[in-house]
Amino acid sequence: MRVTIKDVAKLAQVSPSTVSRVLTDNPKISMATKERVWAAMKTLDYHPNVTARKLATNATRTLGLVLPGDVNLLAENPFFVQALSGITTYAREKDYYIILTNTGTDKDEVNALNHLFKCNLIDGVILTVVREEDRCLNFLKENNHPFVVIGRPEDREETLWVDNDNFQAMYEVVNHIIRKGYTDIAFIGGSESLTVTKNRFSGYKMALENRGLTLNNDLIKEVKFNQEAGYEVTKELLKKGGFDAIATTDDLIAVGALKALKEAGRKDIYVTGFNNTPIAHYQNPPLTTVEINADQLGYYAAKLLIDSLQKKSNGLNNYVVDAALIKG
Amino acid sequence: MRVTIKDVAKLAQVSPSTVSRVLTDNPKISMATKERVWAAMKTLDYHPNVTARKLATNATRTLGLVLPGDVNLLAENPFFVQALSGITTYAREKDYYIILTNTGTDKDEVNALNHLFKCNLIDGVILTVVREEDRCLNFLKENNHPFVVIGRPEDREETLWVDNDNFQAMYEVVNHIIRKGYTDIAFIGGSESLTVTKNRFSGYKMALENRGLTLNNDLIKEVKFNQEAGYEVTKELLKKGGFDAIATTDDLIAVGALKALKEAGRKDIYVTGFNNTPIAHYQNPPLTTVEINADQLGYYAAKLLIDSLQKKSNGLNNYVVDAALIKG
DNA sequence: ATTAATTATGCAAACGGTTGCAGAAATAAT
DNA sequence: ATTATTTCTGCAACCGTTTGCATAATTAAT
Repeated sequence: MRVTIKDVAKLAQVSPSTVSRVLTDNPKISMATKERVWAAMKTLDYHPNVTARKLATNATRTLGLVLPGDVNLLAENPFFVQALSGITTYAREKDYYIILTNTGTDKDEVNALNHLFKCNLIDGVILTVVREEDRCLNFLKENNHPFVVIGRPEDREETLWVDNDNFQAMYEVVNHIIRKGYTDIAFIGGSESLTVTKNRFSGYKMALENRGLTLNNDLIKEVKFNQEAGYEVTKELLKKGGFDAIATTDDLIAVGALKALKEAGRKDIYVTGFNNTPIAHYQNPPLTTVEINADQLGYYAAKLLIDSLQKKSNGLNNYVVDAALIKG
Repeated sequence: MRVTIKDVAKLAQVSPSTVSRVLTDNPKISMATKERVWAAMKTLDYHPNVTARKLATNATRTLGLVLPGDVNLLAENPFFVQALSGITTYAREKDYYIILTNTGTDKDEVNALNHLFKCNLIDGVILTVVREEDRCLNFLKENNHPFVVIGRPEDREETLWVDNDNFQAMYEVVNHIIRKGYTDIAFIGGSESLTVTKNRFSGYKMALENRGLTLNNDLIKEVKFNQEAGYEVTKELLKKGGFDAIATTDDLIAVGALKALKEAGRKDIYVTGFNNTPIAHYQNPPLTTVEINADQLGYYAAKLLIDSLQKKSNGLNNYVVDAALIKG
């Protein structure tokens, strides 16, 4: 039924071992037999059984990807799917496979990973969201499982990571706001425990300091990564007032903020987003935001991990992908 | 290093075969030994090697999913990621795995599938986009590879499929438009070769007929599934005029149309979308659209395929998932 | 108590590859 | 022509499961 290595061997009049060595392009095989074997493979339309190979080599050539269980988050924020696209692109270049799971709750995530590794389903994993004291991260470290994170981990020396320069990007955003003439700039960030939020906050802070503006703690808020949260917190901010612009760490939050401002008739307050989501363009006027090139983040994350698994690492343990300010 | 079935066997003082049978809950094993083996598995934290099992059983318990190569399409239309979410949810329930590829060009798609099947990487595949005379579909049929399609295939008897009742949904949309008092309703559909477009068009046609309105071929347009296309074609339509509403087959197209109308100062023309994407809500006023419950489509697609692979099919070869009119 | 029927377990081959080691074939050195 | 090298190929064990068949253990029947 299925064409196996033995069939090829028979046709090419060599042993299965030789065919195997031809497959892996072993230099010890003479050109003559290589060509004979290649011809046989071609006429039989032979495709090596990846499962058998996995078992023999104890390498799955597969990476795991754990998506957040929350569909809405996935649907609204193109980051994940863009990253996914970059990941699969590099994986395909290197003949690696991507296996996908989602999780109900956060707690499941460690279980899911444990299962994938223990059952020999994956060689490594790509984490798309990192928080401080991340359970997944700790689990992976403790068990010596290869992984790469998209986002900046605490321990930047030992782990593989890719990220934007979030500090720099937010620094530029806030500078842009200041150049536009605004001076009292509020900050609405996603969950504080996310490294990403911390870095963007630092950029915000630095920009203010460099321009001699003082930080006002009343104008600094932390919320969830969605529209409602942005809407609610902006309504709160409006009660106290004292700001003429808002820098947010996500377009969704920004859109929520805009809604609140519109309802309050405060078209004078300037708002910026982050992540260059499609919604940003549909605002009127379009939102100023930041393109983070999520597909490149995914691509380089896959590269870092796969190269390291193949011991073909070039020594770098991280890539910083350029972000671009998109003036709305 | 790795805990294998032999280690468990040794500890439980049985043979590896017995352990294997305990794993699959074979009724021939006595309760006493089952418990002994379970205990051993627990103390050793044993996880069966899925790769080895795949090789022995010649079943991968893995489904393939081929995503369109176009990142923007993926990012802007939440359909894919929602379907993906539904798919992984059911897969996880049944201990199935999902492996993902993307394609550069359409032509690659058959190659990608061929590779996945021939290399024994997957047992079946889920198609998310179906066109008439679909090459993938033909390839799968010819090679007798198990698959399910999201969308309505030509051959509805022999293949597994899930879909919304696109006819019915569009019928309701157009009825809704008519009830609002509009009478000259244009139709902008995505690519005609997509079955989805054909069905929605039929619903449009039927609604007009039932209300005694005549179909005007000048008002029927076919474009690509994106914003620009909607924008351009609407500008064209406006030149001729003769309509007071537009029914589109996708929110992206609708948003493009709205933009063109706005530029032309024609706020009087009513527009509807499809797919209930996030952008729909951010329109002002919100777009009337259709929620197609893509995650359920994914869930039932996975169910249909997995159940059939496991010979646990309930006889049905399709599910029709309810769509809901979202009045903007 | 012996045999028959039933139930529970083990043996060993198979799944389709990879790879260390040994040895054959080809080439180079004497 | 013989031996020493080098280059190429095959043998056989192994990766960690599953499963048909045989047999040991248990229970039922005589």
